[in-house]
Amino acid sequence: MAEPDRNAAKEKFLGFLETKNLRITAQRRAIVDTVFGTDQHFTAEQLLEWAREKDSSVSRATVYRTLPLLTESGLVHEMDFGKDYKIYDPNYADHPNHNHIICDDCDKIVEFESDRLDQLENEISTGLGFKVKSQQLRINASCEEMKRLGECKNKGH
Amino acid sequence: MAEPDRNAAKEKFLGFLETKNLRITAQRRAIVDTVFGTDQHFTAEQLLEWAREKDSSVSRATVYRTLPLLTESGLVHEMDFGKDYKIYDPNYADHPNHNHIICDDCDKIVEFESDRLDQLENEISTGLGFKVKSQQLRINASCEEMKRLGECKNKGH
DNA sequence: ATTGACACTGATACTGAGTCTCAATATCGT
DNA sequence: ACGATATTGAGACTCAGTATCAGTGTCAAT
Repeated sequence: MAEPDRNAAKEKFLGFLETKNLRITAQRRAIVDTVFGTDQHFTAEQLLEWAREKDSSVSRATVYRTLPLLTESGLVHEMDFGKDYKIYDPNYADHPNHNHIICDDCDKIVEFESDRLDQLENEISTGLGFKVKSQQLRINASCEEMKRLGECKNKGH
Repeated sequence: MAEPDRNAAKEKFLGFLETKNLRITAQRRAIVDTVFGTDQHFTAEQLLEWAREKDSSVSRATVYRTLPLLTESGLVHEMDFGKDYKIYDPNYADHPNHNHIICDDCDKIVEFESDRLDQLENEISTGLGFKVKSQQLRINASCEEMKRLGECKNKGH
């Protein structure tokens, strides 16, 4: 089910490169195949490792050079959770306005969408004289506390 | 008007140190006086510079060691806007649930509070099985676009 | 006031994510 | 095939933040 979307995203990105007069190289192919071959969030370093399994010649520099292109294309989303590395979401085009809850106890990241939230954010921003370009709501939470209360709805951690 | 709150915050922090059996040193005084002597957001490096004006012996290490104490006390708020440095807000106790809009054009940071937003966030988190510990909504926006439309309500930039 | 346990200090070495440089190489329209 | 130029890997570099360590300051008990 994820496969067709992934391939579509890959094709879109190759088209994006073309419109910018950028070239499709073996290393970029390895990186792009990796990115759109997973549903998982990943770090730059993880991407390097995975891409090297497909093409061992891929360098750290090329990964860091390709990542901004991926985010610029709108197909991958860059996120910053206050750690000292960034996290990338290859599934962005499918759910462009999602937010995250990070559990401080187990590091699990749960995504959610809320039209009411999006609407409220737009309302507030416009009221303050800004035009929203992107928004990122990060909720740091505890599932331990809910587990203690026997109310945790998150299985598997 | 800001002065009394600042002094109260300073006293609270000194009390916090005491309860943790931590000592009140000349360097910490300089740092604390600096932090609660401004309303501005600041970076660790700025704090070092300012504190050194009060006590030139303050070292970078001590600033970085004191900052976690300040945030742990709940009087200062650490924020990460996706830049490669963190930003601290010394005025946290006065408005603990505020959010930020960052203008991508002029780097201006505008704070805002919204009970409706807080309530919605709690609702969603609880529904997903988490207990909210902190939340941070970052909206990246453009005031240029609003200025172009003649609708920008932010004076001074 | 002296003692002593230990919290605290500055200097500095270090870490680790991300960036920059540069000479060599690959791509792709012609 | 050619050639303009985008791209490459290696490794030096940057910079915020952390760790180490020997020396110093604080404060409660004496």
